[in-house]
This record gives sequence, structure tokens and C-alpha cells, in this order.
Amino acid sequence: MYTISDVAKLLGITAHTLRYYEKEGIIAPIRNANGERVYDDSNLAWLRFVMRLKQTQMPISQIREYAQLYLEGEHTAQARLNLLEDHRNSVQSQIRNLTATEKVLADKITAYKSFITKGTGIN
Amino acid sequence: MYTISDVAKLLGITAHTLRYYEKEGIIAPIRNANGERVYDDSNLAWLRFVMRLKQTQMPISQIREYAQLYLEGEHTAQARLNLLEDHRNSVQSQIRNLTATEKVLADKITAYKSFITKGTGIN
DNA sequence: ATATAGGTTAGAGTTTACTCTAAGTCAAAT
DNA sequence: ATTTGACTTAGAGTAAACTCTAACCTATAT
Repeated sequence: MYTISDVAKLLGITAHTLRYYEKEGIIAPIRNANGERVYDDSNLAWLRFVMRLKQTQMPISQIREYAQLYLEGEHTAQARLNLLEDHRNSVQSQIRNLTATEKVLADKITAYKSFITKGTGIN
Repeated sequence: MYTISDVAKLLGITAHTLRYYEKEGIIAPIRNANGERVYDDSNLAWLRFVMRLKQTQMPISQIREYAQLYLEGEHTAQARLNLLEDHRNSVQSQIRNLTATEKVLADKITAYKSFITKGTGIN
């Protein structure tokens, strides 16, 4: 069991952001007798997955959609699978994009280095 | 020589966005007698590179910084190289991130498929 | 007893990157 | 001559994702 600031520290985000995610329907931790949020390990695992989705450019609206489908039960499994497959395609396309740009950058970096040491033309 | 809407079409963005990039100090096309923007091939090549940087999450502020260094002349070559190397590192880290997430998604997708056809547990 | 360190809410403010509007200019087509 | 289409500017508006503030509550340490 974790407090909001425990979770914030573990995920490297702020408590403000966690409350915002809750307001956006991404997570719903239980409350203790004092009205304070209590996160368990399954909440933490879900939030870690959310962080992955965010780092790979899935918008909050789509993460919420997935979370809501999960709450609606097993009959939404196909819809969730579709969402995951769409995102996987997006991830693969981002990788292609980044790989191509990495090559362009590598070439430019080589050209700059040779310009700086030898005075060759820049592109 | 290209008009603003030629360039917009070629890059798949709007003329509004091109004017915004100009306001942000990312590009400075010349004007014709009529005060209209005229883009040449070097402008186009630069904008295509800008699109790459954007697609790989470089913020406008950093793209502007690179553009301004370029305008300041050859003595900024080292500073530009540093910027490019920093961004290359960011691109490489994004690729690692996306690759790891792709694996997580692949596993989840497999689990969902097996749940949908055979009724096995979901993660 | 009270100060401190945390938690709560509703809601306002900020940043980034556009996106659009209004009012106007200008050249070519009808 | 006037309509049409494409351009110009300054500046307002929008969407996403936070980020912060104010006012308040509550358990623990001094």
C-alpha cells in the first residue's frame, strides 16, 4: 500500500499529476478512513504501463478509453485488443521514423566533425 | 521557387503553420516585390530537416536555437554539433524506449488473442 | 497545546504548438 | 469594373497536459 507521494516518487511524477490522471479517468485508487488515496501493487503496475504508453505518445484520451474498457469487463476484450494493436502499429512507425532520423543525424554529425577539425564544407 | 501554399502542400502542413515557424525564428524566406514569401530549395531542405526534428520530439525552442546558431555563422559549428549530438542521444533513447514498449505490447496482444479465442487469463 | 508535514478539493493558470479570424492588398479572369 | 483567389498582418482562440493556489483537514512530534 502506497500514499500518493510514494507513488509519485516511484514513478518520477508529481502528486498533482496523479490527481490529474484520476480526474481524467485513468486510475481510481481506493480511499482510507481519512479520505486519502491508497494505491496498491495493481494500481502501481497499471500506472507503470500508463507511463510506457505516455512515453510512446499515446494521448491521455486514448489511455482513458483503454482504462474505461477494462472497467467495463471481459466483453470489451476485443476492443482493447484493437486499441493495443493500433498503438503497436504507431510504435513501429515511430521506430522507423526515429531510425531514419538517427542516420541523418549521424551523417550531419560526421560532416560537422570533419568541418571543425579539417575545415570541410557543412551540409 | 515556391509560394507558401506550395511549401505547405509539399510538407503536409498549413500555410498558417509556416508563418508561425517564421515568427518563431525557424525560417526566414525572402519576399517578392509584392511582399509575399518566396521559398527556395535550400529553404525546403531546411524545412524537411525541421520536420524530422519535430517528428523526433525536438521542441520548437531547440530547433530555433539551432537555426539561430546557423545564422550566426561558422564560429557556431561546435555549438551546433553539441545540439545535434544531444538530440541524437535523445533519439537513441527514444528508440530503446519504443523497442521495449513494443515487446510489452506484443506480449499483451498475444495474451488478449489467446483470451479471446480460448478464454485464458488476461494481464 | 500547537506546529509541522502531509493529505484533501475546486478551480485557476501555464506552456507548447498550433489554428483561426479580421481586415486589408494585389493580380488575373470574367 | 468587379469578382475571385491567394497572399499579407496583428492578434485572438484552442487543445493537451500539466502545474499551481487557496482553503481546509488530520495525524504525529515537541
